[in-house]
Amino acid sequence: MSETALSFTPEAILNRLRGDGLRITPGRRVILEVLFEAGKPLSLEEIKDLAAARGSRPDYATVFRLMTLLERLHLAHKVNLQRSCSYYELHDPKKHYDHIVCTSCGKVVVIDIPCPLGATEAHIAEHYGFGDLTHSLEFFGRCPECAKAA
Amino acid sequence: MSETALSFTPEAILNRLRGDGLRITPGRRVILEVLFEAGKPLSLEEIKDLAAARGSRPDYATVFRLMTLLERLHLAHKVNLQRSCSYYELHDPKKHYDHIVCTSCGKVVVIDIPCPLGATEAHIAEHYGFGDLTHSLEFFGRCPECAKAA
DNA sequence: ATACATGCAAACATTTTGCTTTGGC
DNA sequence: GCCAAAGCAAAATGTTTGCATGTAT
Repeated sequence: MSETALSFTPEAILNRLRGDGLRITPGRRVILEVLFEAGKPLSLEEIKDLAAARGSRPDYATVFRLMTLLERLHLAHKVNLQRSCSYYELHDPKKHYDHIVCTSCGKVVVIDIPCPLGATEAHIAEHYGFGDLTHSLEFFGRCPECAKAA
Repeated sequence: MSETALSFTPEAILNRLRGDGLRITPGRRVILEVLFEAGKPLSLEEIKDLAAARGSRPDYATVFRLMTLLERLHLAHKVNLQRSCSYYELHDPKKHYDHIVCTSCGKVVVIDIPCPLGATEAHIAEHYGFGDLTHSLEFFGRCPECAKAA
């Protein structure tokens, strides 16, 4: 498990880019580190600011283009947090990404559970005829801290 | 049960608004009919156009404000179809709304199955401490027609 | 040297607001 | 008549693109 986890690192992603004839730059390395260490979805603005805190100063468009590129390569994806902008996180093809969002403080937690929708996807394939299914699943509720405060 | 199903109609929603001191207008009635009969999520633009096709000509802002109002009253909600704008549908509190989106032609189907996430929500409450859970679930795949065409 | 990556600014799309007029009650 | 709703226009927000310059390979 830890070996699998370690194979999907910023360096590994950079190497994958190089394999496609794309380039490794210091700015890209920082952005990937930021995403990797955050462990939760980040907005383009947040990525930019966190990179800045590490001494890189990527333009917003640069962050946008890198995330768009990673998305196209299936190395990252957008997450719908029902806010006014998009959030992104790295996407290890071996992992499953569902989220819980606190409706009170906005905290986001990535849920680490086996996907509970296998049977449902089979049902959909059979009854609705849709194939090649993926899904996007977000839970919204009140986190323990906010529950206590209220 | 059929009474229950029929209780969530455009007229019923309008009456609910009146109960809150808000007003029933011909334009609102048309928009609600459009949403009710579509039976799938619509963008603000689509709502506006479909209303126009019925002789009403609501301003975009009018549609926006009505949908925002309905959202606040929990009579409608936004759906994330992973597109550049928001989609809305009426929300009968007695029903469950999950969706399948065709990644090829964009067709959207509302899935009519019992929610498969009850056990998961219990698990989340227990292991992550989040309460008052709701969720948003969309499936993406290829519809039968697009599969045939390919 | 050759592309790809970046920064900057501008264009775009969508959402949201302010204000005046209209119209439901 | 009072106050909410609608229409219109402008502002605000977030996303995307064009182009000149910088830089990895």
